[in-house]
Amino acid sequence: MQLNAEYKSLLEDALERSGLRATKQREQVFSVLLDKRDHPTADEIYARARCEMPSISLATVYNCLETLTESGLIRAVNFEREPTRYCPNLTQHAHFYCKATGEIIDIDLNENILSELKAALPPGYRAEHIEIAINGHSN
Amino acid sequence: MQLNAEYKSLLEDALERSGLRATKQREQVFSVLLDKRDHPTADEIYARARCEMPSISLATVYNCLETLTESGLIRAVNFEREPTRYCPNLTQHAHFYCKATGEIIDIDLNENILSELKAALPPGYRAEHIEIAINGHSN
DNA sequence: GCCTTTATTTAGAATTATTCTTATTAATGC
DNA sequence: GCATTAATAAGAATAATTCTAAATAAAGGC
Repeated sequence: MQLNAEYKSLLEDALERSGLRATKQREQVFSVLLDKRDHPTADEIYARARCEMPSISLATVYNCLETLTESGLIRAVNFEREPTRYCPNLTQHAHFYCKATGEIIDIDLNENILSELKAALPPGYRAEHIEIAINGHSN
Repeated sequence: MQLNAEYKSLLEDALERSGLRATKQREQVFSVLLDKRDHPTADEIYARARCEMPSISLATVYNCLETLTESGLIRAVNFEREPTRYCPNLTQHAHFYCKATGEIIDIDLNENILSELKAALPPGYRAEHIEIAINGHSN
């Protein structure tokens, strides 16, 4: 758990804004996500967090992931019916899932694509969140 | 189960191409999806199918949905961790989910948006399927 | 710094959509 | 029409996630 000062205050500020406390467990989970940005599942995050904090429970990992998501610090990513994955990349991006390797990469999106999507909505419909999941192969 | 001739042969041809049989249950499930295009869940499809075919089982509904999806006749739609929903609209489209009403509508996409998305992938990455889920509110 | 209040964590039970298993039933090809 | 093979039915099993209740830890007032 070597959360650098920048991320530590990012975490504290965001939690405080939501009226939540900055706890060691929330710090640990956030740190796991920042350390290796490979879109881990709750189980994988639990395994990694336990290396440094053996007493943390799976339920707490789920709780932390929920509060971090609600505070806008991380993002939950779903692929079909697979376990939810998490990423700390908050820029608007899509996800590419390689069927062969299981690798998941972030695809940066320019503002143009997003506004075209919003423009495709019928009048009176306002987009709040756009999830784009692309799957295929890489070589 | 009043599957018109056009859809009946569409179903039979698609199943035959996949080496599968056209059964009453598969016809029934397909018909339920065509009758009311409101993106029902497996449970809802089960309830509707039972009105006309009381002996159908939930497991069969799941099996039929899987074979219809694999045969390319219907599409599975996922919103976050919610139960999978199904739709018979095979044109490339996104889904809009209204948080207030739960309503789900299809958003037609022009080829332009899709090719821009494909162009955003790094070299060597090929898109096979693109899922776009937009949520927000309507008024 | 200590005490109270309130939030958070823990551990394990509960939930729920979905899949699996096995016996039964129904299509298909001859 | 009969044998073969696929599909269905019913219920058990699975797995990710959520819930529950008791224990613990932060935060603010004194």
